[in-house]
Amino acid sequence: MGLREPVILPHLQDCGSCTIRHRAVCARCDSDELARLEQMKYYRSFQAGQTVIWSGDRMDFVASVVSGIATLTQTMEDGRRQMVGLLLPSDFVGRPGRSTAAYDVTATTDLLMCCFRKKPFEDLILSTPHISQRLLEMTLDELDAAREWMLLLGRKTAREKIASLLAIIARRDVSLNPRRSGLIVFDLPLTREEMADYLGLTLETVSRQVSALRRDGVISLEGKRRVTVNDFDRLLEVAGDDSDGGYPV
Amino acid sequence: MGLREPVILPHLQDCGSCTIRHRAVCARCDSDELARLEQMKYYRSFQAGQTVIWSGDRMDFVASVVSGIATLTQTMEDGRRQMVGLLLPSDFVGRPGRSTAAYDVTATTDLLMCCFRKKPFEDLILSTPHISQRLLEMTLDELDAAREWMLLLGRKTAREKIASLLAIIARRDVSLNPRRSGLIVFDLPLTREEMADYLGLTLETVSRQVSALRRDGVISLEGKRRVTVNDFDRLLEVAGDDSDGGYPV
DNA sequence: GCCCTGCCTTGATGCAGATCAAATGGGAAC
DNA sequence: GTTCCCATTTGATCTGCATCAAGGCAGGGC
Repeated sequence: MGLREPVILPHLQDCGSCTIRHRAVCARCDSDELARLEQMKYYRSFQAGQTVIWSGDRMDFVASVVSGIATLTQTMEDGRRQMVGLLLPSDFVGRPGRSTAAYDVTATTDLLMCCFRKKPFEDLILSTPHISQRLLEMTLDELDAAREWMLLLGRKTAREKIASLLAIIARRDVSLNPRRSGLIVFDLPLTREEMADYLGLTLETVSRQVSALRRDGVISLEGKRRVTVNDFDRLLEVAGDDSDGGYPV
Repeated sequence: MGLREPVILPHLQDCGSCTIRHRAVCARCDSDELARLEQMKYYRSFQAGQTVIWSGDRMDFVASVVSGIATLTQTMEDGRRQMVGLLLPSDFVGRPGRSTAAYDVTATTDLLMCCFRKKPFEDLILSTPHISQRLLEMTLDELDAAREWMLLLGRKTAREKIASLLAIIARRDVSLNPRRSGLIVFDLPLTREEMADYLGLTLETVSRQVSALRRDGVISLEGKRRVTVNDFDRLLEVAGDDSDGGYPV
């Protein structure tokens, strides 16, 4: 599906430090590499709504999300916007070998990022193949997610789009906070407009289709943001996904 | 734009052999690695229309396109189809670390692929960091292309979509066959239906919009497939692209 | 020459979602 | 409490593209 399932390594919660180590390096730990990463890292924090970087700006760092949510969006001259990625904790942003940002990166919640200046990071990549292999895996996951999203954008109906997005968020939420009960409850991390930008819809259509899913009993709403998924299989069915709805690994 | 500009290395034409060396290895050549790749490669050819592999099938090889064009498509149970990638000569297909195909791969023209069994290829990657670095670059390019295509699918009109596709093909054609004259002429490598599957449209809409661009003088047609771009800047303008329409590198 | 087949074009109509517009409601500041 | 603000909902209408339905046309087999 469009949003990749974050790979939450089991020891993530135990480590208050920068998560890039877990995603990019820890899998094949080496204390020397870790030390070098540790040494060059620095933190940046942003408030909800703040822009991290504008498309086209010089970008002399790479980073990973420690906490909060950021979005990648593209904008046409006339203002039409399309979100092309959602950055969750442990996700990586920035492109070794490119010096300008290709997308607007915006904090949708308060955001903490762990950054590395690009040049030394690139040097580290050159000398430690583990890291580029890890980055390759992550990038391939993102590519799969982007292609899954292309199917959604090109061929799904508004109702299917909404159900797909809810299913993704629900699944991610379950993996982050394993359930006691059978019901899945979560807070939408996006406004209706942000959902629209992600799904290639207008905010009015998003609102209408969310209401329709509520009327049909697929979900329940508490306030505008808190969603209860009454029947996850039904949600997947509405989303038009394959039986498992899962992400091939 | 959606289709990445193929990186045509200058010596590509001079080498009749498998192109993966140029994309994945040659940039930082090492005769030993080349010899190992050379040793394990084998060729497979397909006729136009043939399916290379179905989504979900076991895929025990990776490959690069030597000649011809292949497509990556996803299909929903009810038959809705979305093309998510177009493979041109020198493009790579297959995913180290995954054992099943994620998409249908189909030859749209006669196709020759240079294949490597997955296991030994993965072993080679582990021992030669150059290759995973090269694969990372290629994958990042594909990711950018996929995200550009998300903007097209989510926010562009039918007319803009057609113009965008024509602009991409035209630009690729220019880079492959440098022009003598100012006019760009090429044969469409896709049927109307394939264009529709790529653009998230129906084939009727594709046909109508191509005709409209012809009526408006943006392009000329000779038969159904041969296209002349009368004014490339005008085409880019219709496509709704940024001034250069180019691909950030 | 003929017909057949696949691809493409063109026309008529319908509808999902966009657009325009107004109302609702909840939270924060006071 | 009241007011303001802004996200959201809801309603009315419009429209771009899909859908349904006929042709047209070029190439290949005979």
